[in-house]
Amino acid sequence: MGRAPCCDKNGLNKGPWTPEEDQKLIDFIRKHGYGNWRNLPKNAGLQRCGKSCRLRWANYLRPDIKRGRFSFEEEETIIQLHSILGNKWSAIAARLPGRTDNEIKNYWNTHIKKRLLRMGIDPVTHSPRLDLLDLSTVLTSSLHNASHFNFSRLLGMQNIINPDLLRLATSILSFQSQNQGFPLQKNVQENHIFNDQVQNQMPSLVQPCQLLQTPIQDDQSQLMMQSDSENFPQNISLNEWQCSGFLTEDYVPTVTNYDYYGPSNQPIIIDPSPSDDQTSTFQSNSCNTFSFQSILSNISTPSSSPTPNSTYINSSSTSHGDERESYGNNMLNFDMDVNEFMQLH
DNA sequence: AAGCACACCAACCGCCGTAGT
DNA sequence: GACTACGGCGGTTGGTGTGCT
Repeated sequence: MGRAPCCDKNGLNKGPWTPEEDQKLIDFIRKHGYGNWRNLPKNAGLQRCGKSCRLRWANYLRPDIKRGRFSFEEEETIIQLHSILGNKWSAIAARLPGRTDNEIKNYWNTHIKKRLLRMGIDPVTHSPRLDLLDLSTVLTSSLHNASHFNFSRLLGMQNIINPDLLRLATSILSFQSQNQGFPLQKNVQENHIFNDQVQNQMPSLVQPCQLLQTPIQDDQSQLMMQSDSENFPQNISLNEWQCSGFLTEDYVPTVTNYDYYGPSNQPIIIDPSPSDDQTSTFQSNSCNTFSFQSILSNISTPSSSPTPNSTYINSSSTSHGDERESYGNNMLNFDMDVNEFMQLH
């Protein structure tokens, strides 16, 4: 025999809360506190399920909830934490005072996720999306018949293709040629598995975020170097790809380099040239060198977002003229370049 | 003005780990 | 130990508002 049911769902209210219901819940919790959600509705005179009361309190009525737009700092923090924690909204919310997991989840799904996609960044892995160019298909087929793959043709497209993407593609290709069967990254878990494989196969490359001079010696990479030794890294390694720029400082959101708030008239892609900048402490989830200090500093930064609203608000504070949406627009330019590339070939 | 499409978000749904019976 | 509710969490839905044609 188990516990008695928490509530008889028959006859209970559902849907949006009324101001009267909110007031009852607030008054009751002010007097008695919360804790036993099962009995709370009955004691508070509410025709609601305890679960519904808990959600309403946690997501809306709590006095310490910060409402209004997410500040720039908050958004950066969310992106960084999501790259580490994934969809652990409660864990992310715990690091954003005044924000609820539901609010963060909604904001992620409606704003951040779309922006990352527009920028060609996979919102799950926080890595660049090769499928934008469908290069994965090109590269995969090339691996099966590498001798027929026209590198020079691909390299000749630098004026059309985003150079970062092209460089990433070539680096992947060079790695794949050394590690046949290596799957393109699909999700974080696979990435971890992949890292294990890398550590096993290339122990000299596992020092996080350290540029290692490991020459590529296979035919493909030699061909690549011959084709354009100036514009492409001659000793690109997976470690370099993951930790020193291709996936992190260039593409993955960082405090210092994730320049998607940049001037709208500037290219959104950041200069991919190798940087010795050691101030960027954030790395992808594949590199366990993330500094939480940056996040903590962000959290401690007072938000600039306004916090109006009453306790009963079903009206949206949405501003459809979100000027920050524009920072992904440059990616559209890139999309157009991709289309041109596809038409040409 | 009407109709449609899209964006936003509060609330619900279902699952899971924990704990009471 | 088995059963089952509770509390919490993440995913999804549906109502509402806004913009465009």
